[in-house]
Amino acid sequence: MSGKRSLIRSGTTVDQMVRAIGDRIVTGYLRPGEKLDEASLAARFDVSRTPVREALGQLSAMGLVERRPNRGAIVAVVTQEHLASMFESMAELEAICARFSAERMTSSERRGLEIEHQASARMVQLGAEEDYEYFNTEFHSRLYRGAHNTHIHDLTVMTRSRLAPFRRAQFMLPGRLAKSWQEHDLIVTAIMRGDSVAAGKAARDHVSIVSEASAVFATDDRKPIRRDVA
Amino acid sequence: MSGKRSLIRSGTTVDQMVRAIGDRIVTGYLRPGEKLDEASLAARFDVSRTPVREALGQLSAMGLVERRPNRGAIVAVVTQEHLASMFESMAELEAICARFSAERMTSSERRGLEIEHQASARMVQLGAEEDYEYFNTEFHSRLYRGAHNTHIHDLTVMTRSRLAPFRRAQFMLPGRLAKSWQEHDLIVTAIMRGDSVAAGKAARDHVSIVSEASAVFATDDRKPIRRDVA
DNA sequence: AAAGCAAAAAGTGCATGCAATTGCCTGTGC
DNA sequence: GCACAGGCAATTGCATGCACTTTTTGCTTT
Repeated sequence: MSGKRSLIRSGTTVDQMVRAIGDRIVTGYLRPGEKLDEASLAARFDVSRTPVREALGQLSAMGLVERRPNRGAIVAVVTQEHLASMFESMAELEAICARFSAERMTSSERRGLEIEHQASARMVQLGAEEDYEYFNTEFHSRLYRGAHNTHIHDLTVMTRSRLAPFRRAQFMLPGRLAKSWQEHDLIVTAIMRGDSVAAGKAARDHVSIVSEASAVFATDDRKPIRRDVA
Repeated sequence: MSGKRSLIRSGTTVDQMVRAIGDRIVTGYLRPGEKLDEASLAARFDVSRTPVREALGQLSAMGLVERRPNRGAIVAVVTQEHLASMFESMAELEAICARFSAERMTSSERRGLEIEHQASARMVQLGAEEDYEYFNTEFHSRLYRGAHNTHIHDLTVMTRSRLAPFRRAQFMLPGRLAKSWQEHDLIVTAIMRGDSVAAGKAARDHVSIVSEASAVFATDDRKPIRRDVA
């Protein structure tokens, strides 16, 4: 390789590219529909086209990019319908995680969830959206891990990343923070009681509400597609 | 490219390789743990190493192969624990599909399911395992499609392929055919009634039973790993 | 001026080559 | 006889080059 690939994490070059490009898609820095030019990406990250190509292939297998033979790759475009199907799936997956968590979390996991959840209440009072988002992510991760099922965990995390670009703006909605916390509270309470049915239902409702909030932004996001690569 | 890559389906070479290698893994022709040598695979399919590498990358992203940097790729080895988690996930996913199917299938989809299901009864009488397996696959596919949720459909199909190597031998168990049919019957009946709760439960139970049957073979499969590539 | 066509430009797909890493094998010291 | 170091063969990882496909551009024709 010619230069140094600074500031990116370790692993093989291909792995780094998968993460680098994947992050930019998930965080919305690369917009759905945006063209992913192999040469430009290679130049941008100072590697040859080969690892870029492999990375695009893997991202395509993950559903983050779309590849038309001989016609290049673009950031995956999701239709309203597919978006809805992903949110619905997400609700079901979270419901499963919550249900299993209520049944299977160890007492230390339960304690951790409760503590973290209470800590996040402070972020709500402060209206610290950025910080709350951190706690929110952590909260859901705990739920996924608490299900003690690696495959469900993987499916859920995967679906969540694909939805990420459409969920980011949700906390801009006024009062969303407090509402989210209350919904989390329902889930936590049910899990602490070991009430799997209630936990599942609360988690499903939680996602459904997020879904509705996000749908607004999904439609709005349709307009701007162009932007410099990476 | 040097020669002709006969009898494989169309698409780019990489796609063909993904399917070719993926099929061999899913059908159990390549066993978990088996080493996937890039050069050998390239020679076997008469292509260069590049498309093989890309294919392995994608299969790795799908979870069908494992890749250790600089140490080559092997067919993904699943632990008993992970296998159990996949079966459990499968049960939940099928339950969701059945539940949604009960609520959403069009009348023509319901009719199709019923007809196909009745047709498969004949295979049971004849003890035609191969043929029944075809109907079985078709039955489940109808369930996944009937959910009218593309993402759940994708997740389910994906999970099902990863489980395929462990499910193949199940119908060898005596009386399994008839039992499977009866379980299908419960699902169909519930769907025809539009009883989503019953459909979900029946589907979950169905997978659980298959899971138990397969677990036996999973452990037995542990011994032989070596076999000629492709 | 619009439509059609052809040639060029751009970009993807694959093959090949070389550097780098790993695992094995041999040889030496204890 | 065993452990470890060094070197060698095998294999992976990446870069580069060329062929083929698609898209664009500029000209011709109506």
